[in-house]
Amino acid sequence: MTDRSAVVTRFAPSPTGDLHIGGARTALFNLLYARHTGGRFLIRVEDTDRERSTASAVQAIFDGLAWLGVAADAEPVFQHTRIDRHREVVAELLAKGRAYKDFTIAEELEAERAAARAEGRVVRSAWRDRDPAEGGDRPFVLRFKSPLEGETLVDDLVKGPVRFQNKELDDLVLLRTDDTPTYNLAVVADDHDMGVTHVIRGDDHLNNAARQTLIYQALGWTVPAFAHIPLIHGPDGAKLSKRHGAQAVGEFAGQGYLPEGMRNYLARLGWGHGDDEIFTDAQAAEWFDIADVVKAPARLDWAKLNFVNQQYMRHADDARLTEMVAAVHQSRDVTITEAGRARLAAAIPLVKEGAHTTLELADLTAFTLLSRPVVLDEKSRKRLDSETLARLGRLHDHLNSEAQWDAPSLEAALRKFAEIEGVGLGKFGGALRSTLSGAASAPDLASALTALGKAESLGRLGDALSQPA
RNA sequence: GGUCCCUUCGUCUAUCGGUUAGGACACCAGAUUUUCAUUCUGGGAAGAGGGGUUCGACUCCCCUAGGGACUACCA
Repeated sequence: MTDRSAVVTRFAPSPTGDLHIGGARTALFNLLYARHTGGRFLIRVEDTDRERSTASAVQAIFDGLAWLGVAADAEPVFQHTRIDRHREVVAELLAKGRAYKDFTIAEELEAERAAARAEGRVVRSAWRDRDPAEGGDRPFVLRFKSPLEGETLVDDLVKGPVRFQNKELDDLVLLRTDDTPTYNLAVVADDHDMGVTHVIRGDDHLNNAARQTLIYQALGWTVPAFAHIPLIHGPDGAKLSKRHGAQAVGEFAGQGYLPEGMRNYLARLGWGHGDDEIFTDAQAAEWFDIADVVKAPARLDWAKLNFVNQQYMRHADDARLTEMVAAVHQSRDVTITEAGRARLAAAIPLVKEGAHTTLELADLTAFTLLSRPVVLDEKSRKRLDSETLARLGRLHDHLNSEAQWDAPSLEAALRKFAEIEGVGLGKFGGALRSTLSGAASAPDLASALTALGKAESLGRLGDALSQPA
């Protein structure tokens, strides 16, 4: 016998496409609530529609969840494998007189739908009260026999008590003509059998909750607690779609966001804990409560996502970032030699403070992978007049005599050189930058020199000196 | 059309009848600075509208407006 008091949550995606961030956030909330209560978090793939469900979509969802770091406490359940159980439940409903065979043909149904809409009422099948024997051997669906009177209360943990007049609730199809179960029947049966205590899902299901509640009651089952969380909208307030930049978690990964940054950002969308903005997974689990979930839909804000991700970039392990950034460079067809990789690794800790994403970090470190001689753009070339070149020649010798090749020492060396020359750093700083990184962006000079190393730095500087003016 | 949900700065949110309505991102200004960035300081910025209830409403109730979901033999 399982412990009835323990919380069991679940994420139940339908495998018809990629994992959207809305779904990812729903999964995260389910996980956090399970962690918060010491309960269990399960995953169930809602694939009763065999036509629309694809293996690649199932994989895409699992990949998305894995990347985000949202793992279930048990092997995922595939809804289509439970079809016999679903039929059994429908048979029980039929035996109890809470379901009926509906022989209505498509045209009749359509006419009834039009009539119902015109009269402002819900669709009702004529077969609700007819003798099924009259249907003969024609094809039929099995519908739930919804009560015509009274009201059904969905005591939602997020929205509060929501009342539905039963006459507004139509008779759901439970079993299709081909004897396969529909979503509304399958969720109820599966959530019950899996011992789900808290159904946390998108609020597009709030209306279904009433009808599902009726099915639970007809079966004499305990109705789980419902928590319908608002959807995530695009920056313009409209439903999130392709034109907003990204919607699948895989796209965010591709745009250089860290999974931990994504988790933090997503957790703050529709939920808050006082003034806390950046927090650990452990803190999120400790603080997360459905009672604190916001009722209104939240908009995706790229600027804030960037900020949050930047915070995580700073604390991310340098070796890991080097790995990720190297992959970005490779995807941009930049060849990375062994020496180049070392320069890249050296540059990462020096520039990562200013990067919001690994893509930006790749931009900031691109100068380390330039091949010699560094190509100068027009603006850089103009800076190198004869006076400046002469000065850079003396700087080359000055740096060559530098024994300590680290940022503090180089910083001091550059200032010393400026002092010797009797000019400000600005007099040759820009020119030196050009010889080191061309048109590519680079960090402050001391850091750039440090990342490149003595040999490469002096080599690039020398290249510029020997280039025809 | 019907049913249901939602509505605090541009955005994410705090407030759970009594606050100069707080924080964060973004934005603007200034400081730092060899580019960009970082960092620091300061600033502007909100209770959709209208009725109630109350000594007192962002907070409770009603109406309106504006968004959204559902209304499939999809999930």
